[in-house]
Formats: sequence, C-alpha cells, structure tokens
Amino acid sequence: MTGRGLPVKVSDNTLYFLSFFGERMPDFHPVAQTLLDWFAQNMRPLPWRADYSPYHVWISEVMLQQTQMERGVEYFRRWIAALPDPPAVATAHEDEVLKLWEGLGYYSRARNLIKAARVMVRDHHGRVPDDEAALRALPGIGPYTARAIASLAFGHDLAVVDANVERVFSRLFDVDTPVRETATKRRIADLAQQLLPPGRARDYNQAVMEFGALVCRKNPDCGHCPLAAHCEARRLGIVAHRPVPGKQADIQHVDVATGVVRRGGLLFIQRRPEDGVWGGLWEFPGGTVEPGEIPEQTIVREYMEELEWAVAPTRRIATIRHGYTRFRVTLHCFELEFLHGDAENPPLHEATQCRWIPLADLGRYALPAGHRKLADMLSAAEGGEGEGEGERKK
DNA sequence: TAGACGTGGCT
DNA sequence: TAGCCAAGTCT
Repeated sequence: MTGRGLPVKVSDNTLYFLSFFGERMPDFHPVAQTLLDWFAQNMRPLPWRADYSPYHVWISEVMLQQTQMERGVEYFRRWIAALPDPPAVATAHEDEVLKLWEGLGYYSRARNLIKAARVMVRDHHGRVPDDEAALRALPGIGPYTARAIASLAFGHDLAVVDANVERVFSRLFDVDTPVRETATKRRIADLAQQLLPPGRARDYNQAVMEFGALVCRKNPDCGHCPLAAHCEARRLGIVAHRPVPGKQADIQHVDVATGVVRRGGLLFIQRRPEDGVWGGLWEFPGGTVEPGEIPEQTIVREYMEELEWAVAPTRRIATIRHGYTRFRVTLHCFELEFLHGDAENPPLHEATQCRWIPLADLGRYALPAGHRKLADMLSAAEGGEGEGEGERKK
C-alpha cells in the first residue's frame, strides 16, 4: 500500500515497516491509511474544524445528532455568536436557547446543553471536561458524543460509532447481522477501534464518517471508492444489503387542528410543558382530530379542554402538512373568535405559560415547524413584517 | 430494549 | 406522493 519498505510486524493496529535508515517507522492498516489520505483530500471546510476547541466540538456534535451536516452549519455559527462559551450557555434563558435551536428538532438536545453547561461551570471550571467518563456523565452526551469530543478535541485514541461508521464497516467486513442489535454494534465498535491509527483519532474518526457521508452512502458511489478492493460486500455483490436494517417503525397519519385567537390586535400563544414533544416551545393551542370529528369541532373542544374558553372558528387559514418522528401531520389551521372565558388568566391545562402578543413579536418565539409555517403565513398576510422564518433576535 | 423524540431533503 | 434517512440520547 505504501511502497515504503518491508512489513516486519503486525501489532495491534499498526504495521511496522523498515525505513531506508533501518528504523522502525509506524504505518497504519491499509484501510485506515487510505481513509486518512482520502480525508486529507476531500474533507469539507467546516467552522468547527478551524481549531477543534472543545466547546465548538461539543456544540457541533450535539447539533449534528440525527441531523445532516449542511443543515447544522448555519445554526452553529449563530449559536457560537450568541453563546461563545459554556458559562454563556449556563446562564442563558431557555427561551433564547430554544429560539437558537428552532427548526433543528429534538429540542431536548438544546435543553440538555444548558444542563450540561451548568455542570461544567459547577464541576469543571466552566470548561468541557477532557475525559470520556466525565463527558459521558453530562446530560445529552451519550457514547458517541463522549468519544467524539474526547478524540476530536482532546486527541484521545477512541473510535466513534455512528450511522456512517456502521454502514462503512458493515460493507467492508460484511457484517451480516442487524446493526440495531447490541452485539452488532459491539462488533463494529471493536473493528473501528482495532483499525484506529494511534495518535490520529481526530482525523481517522472524521475520515470514516465523512467517507460514509460522501462516498459510502446509502446509495454508494462504488465506482469512485478508494476502498473498493478491500470491500467484502462489494466482492460478494451485496453492497445494497449492508448494513442489515432493523425493524422500521411504521408511519402514522394524523389530523391536527390548531387555531389563532385575536383580541385587541394581539394574538394568543402558550408554552408547552418541558417534557414530551416540543418541550418548552410556544404554540397556538390545538390537538388531534378524534374519530368522528371534523377539525372545526376539534378546535372548539381543544380550546375548552386546554383553556376553558369558548371559541368559534370564523375562517380556515391554511392546511399545512409536515412530519415529526413517526407521524405525518395534516395541520388544519383556523382563525377563531373568542366568545367567553378568562382571557387574561386562563387555567393552563396543557401549558406552563401564556401570552397575548403582537403579530410582529411572533418571530421572537421558538415554535414547532408546523406552527412556524402558520405564523409566517399570518405575518405575510399582514404586509410582510416578520416574514420568512421569523425575525432573529438582534 | 424498544419506543419517543423533529425536521427537511432526497428518491 | 410516500418512504427513507441523518455526526444519537434517554427512559
């Protein structure tokens, strides 16, 4: 592979070659070396690759959980500009943090960043801790992220396993058991760790993931693959069947009704409970259309159940389709007339706070994606102020 | 351990 | 259009 002398020993992950001067020079497993070379030529420029500061690596890794890299970049820049270090996160208001996260999904990640930052301030001098165990103990940091931070930011020789790594090694070594199973995960973790070139964990881990994202994709680009000669799945002609998938949760279709109440030029929003879906985000009240109901009936029932308000739908604003986790949602949106109830201090049965706000202020609040679309339609209808994805906080 | 937890892009 | 999927974690 290297053309550099004779292999004299295979030890752990390292092949030793004799140099021209007779010294033992470390070289790496051909697969690892190929990945390192490929990465050096093909890595995408990313903001957190500028200096690999532990704080930047932590934020980027959490942002990228279950998220495509391109989508994370702009969120990352905005986050770092607003909250430059762990103490800033520790003292930030949750509403500000959720607004920075709006649209990324899995909002417990954002809430956990605050919790973890507070632990860093309390126990780690306001810094990201540098060992795997301490990282693993922080909220929102699991086995992947702990090893990613330890290797990328601190240079520890720890291999990471994410969906890319599972796909790449499943194909290279023809792993024929479902990747969801614990035993399979352990086998892939062992393979990744065995191939890790000592001292090169930062580049190696990113190389495998980047290679999985750009070449060894779900629909792989085997024609341009530098590892084709090493790939067992390719030799067997079963690349499309690796990795072996687990059971898929089936998609459920649901109809949801929501409605906007206006009163004296203000509109009503409420804040969702911390636990559960969209925890801590703001929304227009509403809920699932039950069997036998039409959406107009649902929204009347929901306002009575959630706020003990009587309302009447006056206009259908829009029908918005979006998805979340395993649901496909059709969101029926209504303009509502407030009939009676305690407008100023309603009992909150499905919320922790509520507010009457001007339409122009809607952009300051973190809303679920479906409600953000509705909010933007309302803003656009009223002359375009606060249009787009909502104004960002200055 | 399996299910909950979001979203937008791609096929 | 509908299904699949992405630098996972928590319970």
